[in-house]
Amino acid sequence: MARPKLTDNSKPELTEAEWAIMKVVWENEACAAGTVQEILEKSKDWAYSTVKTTMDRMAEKGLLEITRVRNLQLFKAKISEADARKGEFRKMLKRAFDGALTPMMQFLIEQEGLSQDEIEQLRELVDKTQQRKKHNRKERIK
Amino acid sequence: MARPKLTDNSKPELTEAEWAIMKVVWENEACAAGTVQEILEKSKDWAYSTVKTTMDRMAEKGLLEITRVRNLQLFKAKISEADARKGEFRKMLKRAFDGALTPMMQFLIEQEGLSQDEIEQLRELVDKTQQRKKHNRKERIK
DNA sequence: TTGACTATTCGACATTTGTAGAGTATGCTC
DNA sequence: GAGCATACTCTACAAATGTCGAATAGTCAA
Repeated sequence: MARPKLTDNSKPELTEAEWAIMKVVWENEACAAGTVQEILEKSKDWAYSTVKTTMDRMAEKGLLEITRVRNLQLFKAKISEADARKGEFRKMLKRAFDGALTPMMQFLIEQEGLSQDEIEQLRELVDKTQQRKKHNRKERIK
Repeated sequence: MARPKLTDNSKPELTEAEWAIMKVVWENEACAAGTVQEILEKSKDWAYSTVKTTMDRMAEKGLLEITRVRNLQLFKAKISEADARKGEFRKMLKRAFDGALTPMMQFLIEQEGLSQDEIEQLRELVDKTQQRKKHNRKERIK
């Protein structure tokens, strides 16, 4: 029942605590557990051993990688933030919208109550993307 | 450390198994555990007691409500699908995008590789919404 | 009333996640 | 070399989640 070690192409799933730690590691690539603990101290009231244990487990799962420098362990991320985001997003999409994007969008716009501003932003984003795609297509054809 | 019983206004968070069960309950409002188990049999290989135990726990959490009819228990959803979706969406947004919608959209469009079609759909959706919003505003002003 | 069925109740066990203290090793400073 | 501060290791424990089987109890037909 052990979770696959991310050797497959599936996107990772992080727990709440793992997200918090990952964010720090991404920002401070190759950092020690103590550093992470200190940085998180402001928001999380975690003991050093709590952070360390969690990070060790993350290394076991293949989320982090440990490098030794003398008597110090440095942690690096084994997965990118983009992949983690993708994983989180897909999990949500699968669970709550049967994996279908359009219904999710519909829901988002209708139920989540986007503000006029947010909708405007969204529209611009879509515009730009569409422009870019069309352009790319022409390039390819040319 | 017990999770709040949803008496507060927070959106619920469902686990994987809970989502599966919830979906069946929403579709067959007021149904017995056995029914749920049978329906899920195609996709999940769960014993009756597995389903029942999970549903009982869900009732304790306030996700389901039990009604007795003779020696039969009927379960009804205490939370709407919309709320569950909202909860799941927000959790994802908070974890992976610090709660900010626009970055998420950006990510979605750029990284998740929406197809031309999907973008077109999205644009239409945005258009309609914007139209509606403007219209509503006029109505209100009028 | 006795089966045959169904549904319910209970207790149980493994795994994952959150959380941390106690002990141990290592290296620096005086 | 003794003392201190760090960092690491190990072990532990509670709660949540996934999973069930065994024992019970209620219902209805023969």
